[in-house]
Amino acid sequence: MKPKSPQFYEARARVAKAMAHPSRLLLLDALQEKERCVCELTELVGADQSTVSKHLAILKQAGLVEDRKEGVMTYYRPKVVCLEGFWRCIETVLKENLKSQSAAISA
Amino acid sequence: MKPKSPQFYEARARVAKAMAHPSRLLLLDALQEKERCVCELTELVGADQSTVSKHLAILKQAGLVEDRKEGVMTYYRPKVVCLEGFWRCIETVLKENLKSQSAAISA
DNA sequence: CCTATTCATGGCAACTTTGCCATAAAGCCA
DNA sequence: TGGCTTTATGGCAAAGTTGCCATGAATAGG
Repeated sequence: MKPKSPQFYEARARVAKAMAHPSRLLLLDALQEKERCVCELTELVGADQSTVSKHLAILKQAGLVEDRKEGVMTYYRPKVVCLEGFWRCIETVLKENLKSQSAAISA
Repeated sequence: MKPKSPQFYEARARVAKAMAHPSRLLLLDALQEKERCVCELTELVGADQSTVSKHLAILKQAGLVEDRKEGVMTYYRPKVVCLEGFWRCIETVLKENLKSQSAAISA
């Protein structure tokens, strides 16, 4: 393995950290489908508007979403197509882990 | 979008959190190549052995790696193949973001 | 203009994560 | 057995994250 700089892994960690919260994963999932305003996303998440606004700022800062202002509204949309496939892969693997575990228990 | 339970996103967040640290990303990257013992990984990361051991426990708990004891050594190896492709995709997108940003600045 | 709506930000307390130290458990070998 | 190596765990202080409140800025509509 070619050794990579600490900065390299810090850059990756910034992206992973942005994903490391249930509400932000819900936001990413909701945006996958279509562009939405903060008011709609606030409704969806069920937290304070200021909390959701901060979550969105974190996702934007990580480069995972982008925004567009229209009058008094801000619409957010995904900027990255990597997430769906990643989670599909992760969930397949974790499900198989569970299966072989429970097989091992009942054996 | 079919609404998903909080538990669904918490499960995803557990995986994302495990990835959300530069040292753990370095560990995952090093293991991608081949199985390694804790002593070698400790060397690589350059932190205290107990710190590395805890990082590895977090990765194992998330289902991203598994371990195998051989005498006094513990060898860790990846359990998931989703990471390389995911990071390649993320890095491509972020690099393009940078490019269009600097184009916008110089324009 | 005044008010309502939408969104972002500062502040702060509660909680979580991190990393080192000390220490313990377990295998190896003389 | 005794000492050495390898790994895991408890403890704790420092640092980071989270969420709500209060508030501010900007637009839209009477």
